[in-house]
Amino acid sequence: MDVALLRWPLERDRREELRRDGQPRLLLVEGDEAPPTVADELEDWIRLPAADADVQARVSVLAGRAQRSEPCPELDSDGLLRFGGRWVSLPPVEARLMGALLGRYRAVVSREALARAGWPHGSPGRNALDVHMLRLRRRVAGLELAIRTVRSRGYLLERAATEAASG
Amino acid sequence: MDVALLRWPLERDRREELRRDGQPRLLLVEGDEAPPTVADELEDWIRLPAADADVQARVSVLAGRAQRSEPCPELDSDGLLRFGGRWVSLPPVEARLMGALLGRYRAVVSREALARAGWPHGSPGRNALDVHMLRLRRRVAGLELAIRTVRSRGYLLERAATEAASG
DNA sequence: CGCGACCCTTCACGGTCGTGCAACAAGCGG
DNA sequence: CCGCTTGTTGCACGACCGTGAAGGGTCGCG
Repeated sequence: MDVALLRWPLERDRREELRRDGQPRLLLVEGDEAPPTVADELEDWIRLPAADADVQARVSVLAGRAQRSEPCPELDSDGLLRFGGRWVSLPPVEARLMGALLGRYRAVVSREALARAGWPHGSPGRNALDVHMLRLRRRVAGLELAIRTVRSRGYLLERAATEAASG
Repeated sequence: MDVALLRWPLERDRREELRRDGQPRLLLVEGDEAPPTVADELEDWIRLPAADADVQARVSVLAGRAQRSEPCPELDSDGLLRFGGRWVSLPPVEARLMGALLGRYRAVVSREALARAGWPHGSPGRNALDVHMLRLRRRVAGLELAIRTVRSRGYLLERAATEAASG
């Protein structure tokens, strides 16, 4: 993932936008402006003028963190779903559904696949899946995760912040 | 926790020592030295000469991170549970239960495991564990620790402050 | 355009079962 | 006697999970 370079405080809005999207960013602080408060671990800043090597050093640290901090949420064997330092406990059916979603994180999982994952020994009525997806949705919202519907195709799991320009 | 300031590359050895101890540290890079490779998230650097405000900004970010990386409570052989400078005394059964919880700090411990830990020679009736967990809960609340229920799976111990999106 | 078929979301309900909690009783030491 | 620890009972509450039904989009067809 690329590290965004932007001028501070000129591009204040863009910084906010990048932060919401979880993008790593290096703020180039102009002249004698006060240094910004670092919003999260994917943000850093450097005062201009600065040597290229110095900028590169900070960029590569941010890139490394972004690489590491990206990985998908984790579901442990006790049904705890952990993400971003927080966690929720998932009841059995929802834990199995989440397992299927995590197996294809950020890609579409069909209803059939979800039904097989949730009820290995034959699924109940058709509505059961819908209702469980609703409940799962509400649970993972607290972790800033979102389950998106892909009409007539299935569902996918991703970070809540990123707003897909979907279709 | 204080953030250590040290000169780079002059105090190279001290930096290594601090890193091993998990102490936060800010490297002050002299003249035209190459910026160091950041060892972990508790390390940062700034090129001299630098404004006081700039140094302060980086120091406070490091201090914040250090605050967030947390220690684990300790239970000594006399049944004293220590955490965050305070302590409580635990009666025998509850001390054994706490031992099991500490063995898997922040992860789920099943009811069966707790029962075995609390009553090595066979457990009493069905509700004894529930009631003891209740009493343990109230004792450790004073240390800002919380025992969370994970329905149908067990219990886990964590800091009370961290508001998991729990359920 | 209206109409219906589909797909999906959301709510409300009831059955079942795990857990929280107050209260009580027994044992033990000071 | 009092206070602390421990075990027990009984009930209330809420989580979990399936079901039915209302409602809103979207699509194709006449």
